[in-house]
Order: sequence, then structure tokens, then C-alpha cells
Amino acid sequence: MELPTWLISQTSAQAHRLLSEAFAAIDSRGYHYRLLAALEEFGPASQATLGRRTGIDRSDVVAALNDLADRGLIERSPDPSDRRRNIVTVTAAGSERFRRLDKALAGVQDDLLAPLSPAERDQLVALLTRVLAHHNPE
Amino acid sequence: MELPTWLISQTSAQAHRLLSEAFAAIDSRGYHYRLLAALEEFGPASQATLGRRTGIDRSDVVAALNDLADRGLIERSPDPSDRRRNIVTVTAAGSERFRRLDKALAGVQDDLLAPLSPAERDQLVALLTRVLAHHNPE
DNA sequence: AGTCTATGTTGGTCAAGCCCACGATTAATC
DNA sequence: GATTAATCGTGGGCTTGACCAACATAGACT
Repeated sequence: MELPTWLISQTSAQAHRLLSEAFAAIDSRGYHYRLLAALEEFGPASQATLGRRTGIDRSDVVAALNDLADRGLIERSPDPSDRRRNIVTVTAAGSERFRRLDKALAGVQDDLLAPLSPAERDQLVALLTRVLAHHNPE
Repeated sequence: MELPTWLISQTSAQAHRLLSEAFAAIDSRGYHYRLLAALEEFGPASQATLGRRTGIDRSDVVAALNDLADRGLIERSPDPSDRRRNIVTVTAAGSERFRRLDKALAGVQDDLLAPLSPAERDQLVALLTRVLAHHNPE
């Protein structure tokens, strides 16, 4: 079992275990982080835009935003210039939550890649980036 | 978004998409392949052993073996030396199915890693192997 | 004997990803 | 300007993969 696909999926499973554990400890999950990250990086946006930026399906964006809104981390307001859209904004609590999640993520990075030197981590990143770019032609 | 964790999970998602598509075209899914592979590599085994070898939970092994048995790809027979156990055996059709799945998997490998040279593929494999070994101390 | 562990099985939960359909609204085309 | 097409938010459902709990049966160990 040394096939690349196997290794990648095993490594991903490992990363996933560490991540979901770390996120769960902060009452969150992957979708929450991805949405908050997109909002922090690009500012308020409509739900459809968020879906495109994060790669999350529209319908799943709805559910995740409901969760985030229930926790007071984001707010929806109608877009006056297009009444189909909601403008999604991060609250102060949301920003705070994002920072905590980001720290947790950094910890998981270190944990996961502990056996690799900085140069090797760069190598890994470069290889994966090229693989991804090939399948995701912008 | 150039964090290793993100890249790994995105690459895994891509691999997963390609794989499940290829497997679905042969009326199978990941668990089926993993179980058949373990049986082909190590020979007949009990369900608990299969679970340990593939990393699949006992209860999921049951369900996947049911699927495989429905398709006539494996057979269960009681172990005379331990009446708790079933001995799982691959049928001729199961071997044939495994070969088809294995070919499909090889195709996905090539597809996924198309942008990398053979040396780079080895590099990637080596890096991931070390990451995994660190978290899965045999 | 009795206790502890292993096995197969059923059942349930969760996260992630994906698709479909609907009503409402805006954009595009005739 | 009226009709068709596309977009948006929303709800619903489905599949895979991964996990966990419980239980009856069967072995193992003391």
C-alpha cells in the first residue's frame, strides 16, 4: 500500500482527524472555518459568492451560516441593490472565533508535519500545489 | 490558502472525486476495493482481521462484505477452529473484479499526478510516507 | 467455576460533498 | 415591453467515509 492515492488519502484522513478534533474543541467544524476565513480575507459577501470562494455547495453554505448565525458569529442583511442576495458580515465575536480557529489550525499543521524539515515542508507544498493547479485550472 | 493542511485536504478531495467516479463505474466503492485488496494480498481472513488490515471499522466491514457477497465477489464460511469467526474468501468473480478496480486505480494515479515527473512522484510518496509513519507508529 | 476479551452484527451519529427542485428576483433576448 | 433565461437563497434528500454503543455468542485465562 504505497500508492500515492492511498498515501494522500491516509494523510488526509490523519489531518482530518486532528483538525476536526481541534475544531470541535472550539464548537466548530471545517465549513465554519472556511466560511469565516473567506469573510475575513475578502470582506462581506453574498452567500453564492461565499460558496464559490470556499468551494462549498450553496445549500451547505446555508446550513453552515445558520449555525454561525445561531452562535452570533455572522449576520445576514438584505442587499439593497439586489433583493435576491444576503450580505453576510462577520461580527466581532466571529472575528475572535476565527482567530482562535486559525491558531488551532496552525497547531495542527505543526503536529501533522512534525517529522519534516522546513525545506521538506516547502517541497511538499510545492508538489501538492502543482498537482492541484493541474486539476483546477483557474 | 497555501497551508499544507488545506493543500492535502484539497488534493485528497480531488483524488477522492476521481476515485469514487472510477469505482462507481465498476459498481464499487472504496471499502470494496480495500477489502478485496487485503484479501488478494494476504489471502482469506476473518472479518476482524480484515478490519485491522484495512483500517475499516468492524461494523463497516460487515456492511461492505454484505455488498460484496450480494455481488458474488466473496464468500463467508464458518471457521471450524473458532466458531465466532467467519473466514472470508474471494471468489473467481471477486478476483476478476479486483483486477478491474486495480487498473482503474492505476489510471487515476496517472491522472492525478500527471504534472509530476517520476522523480517528483517518488519525492511526494517519500514525504507522505514519513508524515504517516510519524503518526502511525507501527 | 467465573471473569475478561474477541467476534460478528445491528443500530445510530456525524461531517463532507453533491444534486434537485422551488419561489423570488434580476438579467438577457427577442 | 414581454418573454425567456439565469441567479439567489432555501429546503430536501442521498452517498461515502469514519466512529461509537450495545449485545449475544464464543474463547481465553485465572
